[in-house]
Amino acid sequence: MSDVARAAGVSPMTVSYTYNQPDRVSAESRAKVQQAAAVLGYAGPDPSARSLRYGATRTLGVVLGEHLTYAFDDPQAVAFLAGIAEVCAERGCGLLIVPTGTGDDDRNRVVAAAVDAYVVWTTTDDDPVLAAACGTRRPVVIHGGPDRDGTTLVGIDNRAAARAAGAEVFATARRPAVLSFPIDRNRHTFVRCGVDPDTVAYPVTRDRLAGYRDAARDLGIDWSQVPVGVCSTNDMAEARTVMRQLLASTPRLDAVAAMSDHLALAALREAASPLRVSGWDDSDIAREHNLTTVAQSLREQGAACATAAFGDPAPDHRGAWRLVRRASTGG
Amino acid sequence: MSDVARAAGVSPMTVSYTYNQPDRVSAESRAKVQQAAAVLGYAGPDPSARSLRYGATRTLGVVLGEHLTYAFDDPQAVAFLAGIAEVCAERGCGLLIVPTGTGDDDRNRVVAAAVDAYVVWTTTDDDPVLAAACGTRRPVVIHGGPDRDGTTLVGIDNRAAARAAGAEVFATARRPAVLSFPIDRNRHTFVRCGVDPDTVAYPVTRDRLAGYRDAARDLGIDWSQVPVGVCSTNDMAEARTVMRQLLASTPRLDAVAAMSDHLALAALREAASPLRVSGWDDSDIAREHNLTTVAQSLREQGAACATAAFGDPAPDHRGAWRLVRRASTGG
DNA sequence: CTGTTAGCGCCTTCAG
DNA sequence: CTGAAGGCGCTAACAG
Repeated sequence: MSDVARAAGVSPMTVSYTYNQPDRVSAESRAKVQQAAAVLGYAGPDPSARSLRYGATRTLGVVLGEHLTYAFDDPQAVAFLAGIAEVCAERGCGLLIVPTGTGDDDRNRVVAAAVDAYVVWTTTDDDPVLAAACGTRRPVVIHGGPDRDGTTLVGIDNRAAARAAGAEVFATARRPAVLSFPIDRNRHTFVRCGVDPDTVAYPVTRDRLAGYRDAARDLGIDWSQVPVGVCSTNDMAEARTVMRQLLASTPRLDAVAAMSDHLALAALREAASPLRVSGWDDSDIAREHNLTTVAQSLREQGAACATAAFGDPAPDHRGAWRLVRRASTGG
Repeated sequence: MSDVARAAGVSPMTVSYTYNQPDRVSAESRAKVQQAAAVLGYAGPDPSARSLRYGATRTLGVVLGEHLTYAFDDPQAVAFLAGIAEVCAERGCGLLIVPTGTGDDDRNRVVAAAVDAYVVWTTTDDDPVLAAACGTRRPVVIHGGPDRDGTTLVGIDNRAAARAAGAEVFATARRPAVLSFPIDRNRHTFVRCGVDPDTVAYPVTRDRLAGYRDAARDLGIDWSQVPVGVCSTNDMAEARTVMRQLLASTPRLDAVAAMSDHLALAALREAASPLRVSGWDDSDIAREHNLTTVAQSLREQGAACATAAFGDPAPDHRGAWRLVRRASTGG
């Protein structure tokens, strides 16, 4: 900038004004500055220097979970990101995706990112990346959970939603089961009866499991007898394997409450005899296969997270879900 | 940092070393610094100041087209982004999505973003946002096109691929047509015969159109008689409308070369009589509906763009496509 | 309308 | 192993 000032025969401040408050500069000086800038190939104030000076970056950081790469394979995560992007675009703020998935270095990356606030995709209570984000003293908004002191939580009431879905899918069931997301960061795949929600590290999964248990109890079903198939990812191929294990251990299985439409479809595909099934998210899959499901808008939740991260009041999404009843639970 | 230094009873440099070269500091000093930092809530060096000092941000900028929000609705764009994210994660670099879609301000946002290089999603030759990105003197990698001096281009040979697809889909056709992406930034929807590729602003669309024309000519088909249905977006509902117009103007339409699998499926859905159809991208849709299509990996192309943007040699993707022949062109 | 001064927070260089 | 000086590029505040 000082080079430009010299070449234009003005002071650095005049150059600065030319870019930031053009009205304050005479047309003559402005032209000289612009010409000098063009000659020297100066494209405007340096963003880093500007951020340093202003004490703000006008950029929102997003942490998309342990494996950034997987996030783009999950349509729900993409919808969530789209919601964030929408708000950032409106406000002219950047959207910085912090690279995670490499292990120990993730923490440092979160600390060292030039952002004003963080939106964190749902994770476990003990996620070190989350701790790092909170430790930076920047505002942190968490989607789904966990709910930490000093952070804002955005998401639906998963327990209530799961209870409603469970009431529907388990209504006439004698041998119900659950297809679940991972219960901890190890992401083991297994089948076990009566999984205690309190032992689950992911708050969203925990709440949904608790909701299904509520529903089972409401119907007089003994939760300790309900097999839970835990899948390591939201992947149909693996879910079908887990479903086969469920069917092997529980021959007359007649109802499956699944934590995603993908998992629900896997259950349907593997089922030999009639089976009541519920999914989650009301995705295209659910519509195409007439799945009963819990509808929610990840896009709106993403937008709410971004709005909250910028310090503005965001709508409460706790009640922003509804049960969509379709043929998969008897119409 | 100087506060921490004072509290710890050391010089600022010792604090700096503690974070950047811990080995260089005695365990004692390190402990004092860490404790003081904890007390004061100091989370480490300020990223902006660090960027200013180093002259680099370790962040890659991505411009996803005129409307950022639409990008997330396009599975191909998402795959592309996933490829970029993968490379960024490996290298520990941030991925900054620059908010566009607001009009005049887009240029400034591109100039003012704190990034070391840009990856730009395919656009028109005259896109001011592209000009802005190039004007910043940062390395620019463009996906698809246009091919500008001083930038790197990553993408397949669309003309050759379209020629191959056209040869297949038009092979036995008497009344062929094309379903195209927009030809300019106005994104008008219309049907016209023999659209001249040279008048098309989007290089990718231009090349594909030219390739279809090549194929038509190879088969002795008079291009000036071939109707081209131009859709404003990659949306099935609109494509069906355009397809109806094509059918209305060309009653015995018997072949459609489409620039995406979505558009191809729209053609199939509207067709009354047997119709040869080809799509583009080899997406799930193509597999599910047995569409002949041009396969390419947007994910790999995204990764290549990112690699090139970081200044490393990236694989040449010009030949990284193949025609997948399926039942939609007669098996 | 334009210029001067000062400092945002950090780290490279060079001296202890 | 630790410290002092200087400057990365910018702009708020205050003259002129």
